[in-house]
Amino acid sequence: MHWGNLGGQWGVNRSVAQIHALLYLSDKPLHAEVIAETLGIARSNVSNSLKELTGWNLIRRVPISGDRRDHFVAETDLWEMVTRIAAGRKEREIDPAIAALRVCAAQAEDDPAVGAVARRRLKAMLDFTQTMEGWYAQMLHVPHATLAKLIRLGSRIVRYLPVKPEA
Amino acid sequence: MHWGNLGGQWGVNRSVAQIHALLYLSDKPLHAEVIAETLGIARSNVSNSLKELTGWNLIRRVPISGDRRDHFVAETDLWEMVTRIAAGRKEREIDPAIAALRVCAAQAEDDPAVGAVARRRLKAMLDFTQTMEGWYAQMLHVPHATLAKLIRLGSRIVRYLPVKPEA
DNA sequence: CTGTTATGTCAGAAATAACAGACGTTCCTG
DNA sequence: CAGGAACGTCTGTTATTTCTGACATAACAG
Repeated sequence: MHWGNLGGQWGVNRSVAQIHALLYLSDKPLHAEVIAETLGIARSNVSNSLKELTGWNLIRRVPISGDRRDHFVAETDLWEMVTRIAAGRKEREIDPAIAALRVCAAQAEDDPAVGAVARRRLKAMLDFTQTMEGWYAQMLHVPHATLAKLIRLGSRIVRYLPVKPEA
Repeated sequence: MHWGNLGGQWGVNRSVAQIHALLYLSDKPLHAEVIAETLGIARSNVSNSLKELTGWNLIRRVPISGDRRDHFVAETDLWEMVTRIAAGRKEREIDPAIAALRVCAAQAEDDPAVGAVARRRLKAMLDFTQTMEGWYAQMLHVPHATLAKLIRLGSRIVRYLPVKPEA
């Protein structure tokens, strides 16, 4: 239930988040009808939600021999889970946003009606976003175990920095 | 406009995001009425949105001498901006979620009706979340300039780590 | 081929969120 | 103290999202 509500605040609808939570906690693959009655929502809703979760790569179909129904399991590795969510959000939202920002910044460059300050801020935003995007792209290729170590290091990471790297 | 739409997908309503964008690009403090007519929305809506943005610490009131109206400016340092957004989201959403998760995990511990797998997964989720929370808390105290260096390093950071840090 | 079971699709109902306009309050001015 | 200006709040309306139930399609069994 909590997972469902939380989802709502992040632009994921409640049913989708609830189904995800249910599958995450389930020790065996579930099919649509069981999910629908467990959560008390319509099967059609489950069907659509499962499709969305599949689109995010957070669940996958598993065949159960002797049962025609589609069964689903959730990815249970949490690092993998956040990686996939991040990948989805980036692709659907961040990338188009950067593209739009690039267009804005370029147009502002030529438009005398746009003040110097606005131009500068657009540029700053674009630079920042692109820096973050680059960081993300690189971190994506770091193995999860290494990432976990980095995270656990916390701010002690700073100690290992070369002194004043490239000023 | 783009900023506004993007906001919608992240649980921030359009007006709020649009006003934020407008203030971010403006070179001078603006008051409610100017914002309302610029964006074509009702002043009451602007009033509420300004309150919300203030609650997130993304804008602040600045007094203009000889003018009774409240004028607002946005935080323009992008590092500061993301820090504040992160702080707000954590406080309002992540912290309650962790609290709920803790309760769930604790109850599951004593409840024989909860399977071993579900118990284990709840525990894993809680551990993961707490690890991330700890990391966030530490990173919060790292100066922006240092953070920026870390980000620009990207995955090259791995090179500087002591080999196999604490296994 | 026919009946059965599962899944997908769609239109409209229900719920929720966003918004505008009216009203009330406060604060300032003369 | 009266008048005016800015701001906040509240209520009803509009728009959007979410969800459901009915129907359509596909896969399979006998």
